[in-house]
Amino acid sequence: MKRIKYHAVVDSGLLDIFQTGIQRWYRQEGRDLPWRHTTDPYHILVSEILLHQTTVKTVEPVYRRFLERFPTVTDLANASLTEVKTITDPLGYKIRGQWLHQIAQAVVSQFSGVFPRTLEELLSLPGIGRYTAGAIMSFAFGYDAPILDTNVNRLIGRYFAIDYKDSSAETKHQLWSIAEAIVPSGQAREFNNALMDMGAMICTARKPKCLICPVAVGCAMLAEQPTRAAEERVQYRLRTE
DNA sequence: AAAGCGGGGTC
DNA sequence: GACCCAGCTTT
Repeated sequence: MKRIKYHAVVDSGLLDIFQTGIQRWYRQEGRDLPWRHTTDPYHILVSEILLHQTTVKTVEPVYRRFLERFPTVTDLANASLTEVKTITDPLGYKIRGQWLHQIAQAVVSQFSGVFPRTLEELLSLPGIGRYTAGAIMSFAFGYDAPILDTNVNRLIGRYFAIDYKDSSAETKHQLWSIAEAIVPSGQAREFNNALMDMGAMICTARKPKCLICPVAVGCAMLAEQPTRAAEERVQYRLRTE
């Protein structure tokens, strides 16, 4: 079965500015966060689920508490749902405690305690969508997998002149396609972290800090002719797979 | 495509 | 009071 899809081809000059600027900035200004000291997929999973629509500052203490109480995926699988929820419910979106519990039990029973290493398998687990699957693939396993969270969505949308608030399938596909196209080979772990820090610290939702932005020179938001910018920045070409 | 889930923070 | 936060599932 042959499927036809479009994939993004980004202007090489703009891509170089973007990748180089962001990586250099990240090595200097990037945040030091607890889940960046590990590549354990279980730890990455816990951090990502807790971070759904929840600020880093709020999650940090809960993340530490959670892993202190449930150090391994087996510990979590054997725990009671009630105790799990005691830790996670105060964050809101209370279904997340159940998701983590179910995922842990699935990893133990269906995957023999070995964390799945493919997007397809990860996506089959409750509470793991396209973003979280990409995060585990890149942060835990180091694969060249793209991510698109609210930070990256906004950053890429602004830089490449895409209406990132539009929820249509076409727009979402374009943004994912760009997120995939810009990952530097073999460097997804660092690059994806850099993208999120840029979105969280520079390209913020309100009052973005364009004056100190390392990629402002290439950004469509600051371009002189924004209406023409889009088609000159990214092309979409057919791909058969 | 849009609603629902949610506590906590900012402006 | 409106908007935002390392999203996902259901309708």
